[in-house]
Amino acid sequence: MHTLKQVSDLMKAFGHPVRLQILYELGRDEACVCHLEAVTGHRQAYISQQLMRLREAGLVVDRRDGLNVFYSLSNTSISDLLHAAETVAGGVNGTALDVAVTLPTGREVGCCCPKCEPETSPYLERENALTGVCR
Amino acid sequence: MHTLKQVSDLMKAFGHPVRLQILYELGRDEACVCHLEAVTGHRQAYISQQLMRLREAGLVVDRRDGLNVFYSLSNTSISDLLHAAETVAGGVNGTALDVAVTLPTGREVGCCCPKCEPETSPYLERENALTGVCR
DNA sequence: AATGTACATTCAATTTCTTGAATAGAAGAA
DNA sequence: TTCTTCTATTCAAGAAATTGAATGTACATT
Repeated sequence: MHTLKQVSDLMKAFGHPVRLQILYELGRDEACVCHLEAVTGHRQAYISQQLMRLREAGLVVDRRDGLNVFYSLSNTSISDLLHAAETVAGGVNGTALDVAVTLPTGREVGCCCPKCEPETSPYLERENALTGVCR
Repeated sequence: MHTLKQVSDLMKAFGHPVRLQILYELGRDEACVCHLEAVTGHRQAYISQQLMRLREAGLVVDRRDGLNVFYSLSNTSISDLLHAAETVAGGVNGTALDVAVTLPTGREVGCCCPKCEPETSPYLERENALTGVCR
């Protein structure tokens, strides 16, 4: 009776499309906030809000590196849960593998963090910025 | 972007302790409403409300047998998802196997449906009613 | 110290979820 | 048909989640 609430609280954290997208992205590699900003197309404060929820649920951990804060999944079993959810969703509505196709599959979007653009300093001009997210 | 909403809607259906308990119970065997009433300790209308949500999410299917309506999981992969969720919840808060222990493990609670008490008709007196749920 | 960059937090308005109460519907027995 | 049993639905009030806007904080450069 106690753990039912624990599990349901966990599932609630997954029950949001943007949070799901963040978790999928982090399932591929750790990412800074500005990267998630670029990938999801949402404003920074909004992403930070969702990351706060994911942090409170214990699903992500953060690590600061200079100006950037890099987030990653707290546990590899989280990706297993996501995969199981896709299977159920596929079975429920019949579009079995459509989930994996539509979900983010490659890092075609990038930001100006040292991870995405290791050669540029934040204080140099960057005419090759991919998204314009970084200021 | 479309399927992210599908998966998150699915997870929302799991994000409720009573709905989770119902799904766990149905994971062991199909059950009528009055049985779920007995197991969860909630009123009939409340259980029907949660079953409606689960039905809309495509997680359960129903089958009428006389006065009783028996619900069951629409797919076996749903139990896999529940198990994956337990694993994540266990990893998150460190009480790994506590979930499975606390969750309903045996049918010590029964109701008056023909499945729980095959020998009694609904219209015969039943001094051996287990829970008093059935009227 | 002053400024700029990346990120976090708070607040409030809106929307959605939850849940108790009442009622309605379906099917069997008499 | 009438009554009983089991289940479904509707409604409304309260609780919680969502999200835009504004602001606050940490760190780096100069």
